[in-house]
Amino acid sequence: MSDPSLKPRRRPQQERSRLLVEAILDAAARVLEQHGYAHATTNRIAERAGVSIGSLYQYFPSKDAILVALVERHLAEGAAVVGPLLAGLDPAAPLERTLAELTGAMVELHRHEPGLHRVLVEECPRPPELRERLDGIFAVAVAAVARFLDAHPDVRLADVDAAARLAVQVIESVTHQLVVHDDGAGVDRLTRETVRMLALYLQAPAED
Amino acid sequence: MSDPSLKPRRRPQQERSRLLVEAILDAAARVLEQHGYAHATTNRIAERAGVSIGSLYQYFPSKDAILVALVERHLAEGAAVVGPLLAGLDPAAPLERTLAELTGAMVELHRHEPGLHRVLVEECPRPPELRERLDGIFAVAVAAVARFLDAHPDVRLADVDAAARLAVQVIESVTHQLVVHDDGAGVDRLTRETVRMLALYLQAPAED
Amino acid sequence: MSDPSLKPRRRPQQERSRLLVEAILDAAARVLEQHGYAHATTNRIAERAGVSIGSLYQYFPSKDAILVALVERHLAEGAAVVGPLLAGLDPAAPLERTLAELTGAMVELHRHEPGLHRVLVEECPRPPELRERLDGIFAVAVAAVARFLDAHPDVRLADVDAAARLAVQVIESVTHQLVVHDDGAGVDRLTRETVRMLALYLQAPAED
Amino acid sequence: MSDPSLKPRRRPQQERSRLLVEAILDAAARVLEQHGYAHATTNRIAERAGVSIGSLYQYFPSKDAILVALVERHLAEGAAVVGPLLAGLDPAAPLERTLAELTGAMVELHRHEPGLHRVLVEECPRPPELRERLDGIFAVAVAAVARFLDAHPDVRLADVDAAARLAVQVIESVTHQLVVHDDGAGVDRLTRETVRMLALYLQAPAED
DNA sequence: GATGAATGAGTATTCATTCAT
DNA sequence: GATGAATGAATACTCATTCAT
Repeated sequence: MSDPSLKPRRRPQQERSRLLVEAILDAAARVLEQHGYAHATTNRIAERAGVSIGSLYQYFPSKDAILVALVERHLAEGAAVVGPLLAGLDPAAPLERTLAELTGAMVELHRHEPGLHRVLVEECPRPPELRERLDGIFAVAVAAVARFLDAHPDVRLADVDAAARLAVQVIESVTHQLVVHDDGAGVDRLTRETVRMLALYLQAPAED
Repeated sequence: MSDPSLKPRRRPQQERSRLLVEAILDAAARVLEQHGYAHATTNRIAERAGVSIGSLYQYFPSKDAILVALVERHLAEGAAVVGPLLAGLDPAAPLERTLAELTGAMVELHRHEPGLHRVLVEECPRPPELRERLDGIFAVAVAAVARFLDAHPDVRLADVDAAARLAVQVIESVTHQLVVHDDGAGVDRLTRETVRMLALYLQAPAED
Repeated sequence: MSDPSLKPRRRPQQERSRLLVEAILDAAARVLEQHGYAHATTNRIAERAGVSIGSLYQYFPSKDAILVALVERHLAEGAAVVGPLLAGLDPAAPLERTLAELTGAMVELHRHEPGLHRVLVEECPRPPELRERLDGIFAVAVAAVARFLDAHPDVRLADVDAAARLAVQVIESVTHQLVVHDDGAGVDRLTRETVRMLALYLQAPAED
Repeated sequence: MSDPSLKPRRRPQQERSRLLVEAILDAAARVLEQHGYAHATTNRIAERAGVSIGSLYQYFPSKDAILVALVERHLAEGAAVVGPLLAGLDPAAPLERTLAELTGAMVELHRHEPGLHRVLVEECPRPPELRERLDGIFAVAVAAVARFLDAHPDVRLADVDAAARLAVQVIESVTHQLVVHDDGAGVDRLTRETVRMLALYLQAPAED
């Protein structure tokens, strides 16, 4: 029951098409960054991509479909980096190092194109479909972290699920916040403190 | 040099006017919640408020001015609750209790109108003015918390400023996240864990 | 279950509005006549009506809605002329005179704006709604004529219903044909012959 | 001075080409029937024909050229059936039988693909060229019928030309009407009555 | 000849904002 | 002050047609 006007029109299977789609998404990213969602017109995006407006609509049935695809691409990039990390979470490794890796990866992921991310996060309409997608990813990450914590010898938490959820959310929120308030200097300091905080919390002796 | 088109046109000094402004803001809240920012038209808001579009523009010079006023109202509510708490932070009080109070107050604040807050947080363009305003409030809160931590006997942090910033941000982000993903049951659990995490972190022995 | 995008948006109850709607319909008629359906753009119609495009859309939700309204107006004019005639069909009156009156009225009705009628008849999409409306009018006319024939002393037809249907259709088709092929000269001659033909047919002695 | 963009681009002399043209016309017929003229896009027609849009334009220089060709095909079918009938009109034959043959042939011709004919008759723009073509055919038919009536012993009309024109038009209009309002049962009855009416009219004693 | 990706002029429609009443 | 009809710039999107492969 997903809105067909948000799905890409044709799977770009040929190399040529894939390049076109990429060009459109790149252009969309830059136009969004510059003009904000409201003034990011489809014609402007097409022009920026060096593509006719007609071609744009050959691949995307609507403006919002471009947006969704852009977010999807961002998510895919994220999955490519964080996915393996989550899959390879090793309970034998020191907790703090693992946390540092996860957090570092996330921060790295958002360091490029902070302006775009701001627009994506703050201004773009989120069709329910996209919202579910985001929630799904969140849930997957929480599950992986929970499993990891469960198996980790240094972790003695009463409520592992809540802890996992909190950890994932803290990492995500700190990451986004850093993007938006990119006062440069603070990034490393804040990243380090975040990791320390999570490590302390997750390794704390169980409450009695 | 603040944009005049974002300020309410007249201080509603007369009772009647104040009611009108409230009615418009209430209507805007409900329309935003239902239709999202992009489809929240001024005409719809006026209609919902039982006010002519002309009257609406008597009080608000632009659509975004309504948005800003709505956020301001939310901030004012927050300031009324959290402001005194921040002003009265007592280094003699147990750290965890203080954190619980702050977090609890924030959660309480967002429990009403979660749908509205989602739109406000996720979809609404933030005019620079509003962004500064939000940043300002954030800075004030961070400063107050930093002062509190500095004076608190149980706190032995190397980087109090970073810690304060992290603490404030975690509270804010958890709060908003809870609002957006209101799966009811988890709220209390997650709130408690958040407080515990912060307490552990802030009271941790200094690194050497 | 009628398509809302084809109905006028607001009943023009105030004099001012009625004039506006009339102006738009007049403009639409002239633009259709000049440019044909395909090139009759809403902007052109609005401009011709001396009205902003926004105002046009305040009264008509879509281009086709204007078209439908135009046809409706034509039908209303027709009803105003032919309706009383049908209602007042007098079986005591000479058959041929009655037929002449009906045919004459129809011809008269189409003599103005033949160009418009050509476009309306030949080029315009007919939403099912409009088609039903036309069929309904046709049926009403047939019923009235059938009643008239039934009661007329000079009529001795075996199949009055078929005859009525044929008569109405012949009058309508001749009328439209005359409009389209307006070679001027022929109109009166053809009208007269049509009446004669129908009179002969309807008054013919019954078949045995 | 006929518009070159309305003529088929190449006489399909090769078998393969002729099949392609036929396939396109068949597809056009079905698409027109389903979607109406306005929404019958060339791409849809090509797709339905199992032909690339490029190939379609190899045979037809424009969308309207397809339409014209489609009507031409219909006219050719008609000419094949009605042409011989008109050519062989025999003044020695009973008038009513001749009329029945003509009418019957026309009805038969339109019984297939009524939906297509509706669109063709009601919604399709008629380029001047096509209009002339239709008028020409009409004129030829009228001339043949006039000659026939002139020579027929039972016909004593004062204005044979007007009568011929009326007769041809009545047959054509009844035919089309029957197609559009195909309530099945009525077809035969109405056909018979039409023939009877025309016979009575054409054989009527001259007015003095 | 066939293909179908690419083109881009052209159009319907929306919605923030104004202003005559 | 209140009203809501009028405004029109701005924009998403279509579809007949071309042309490189």
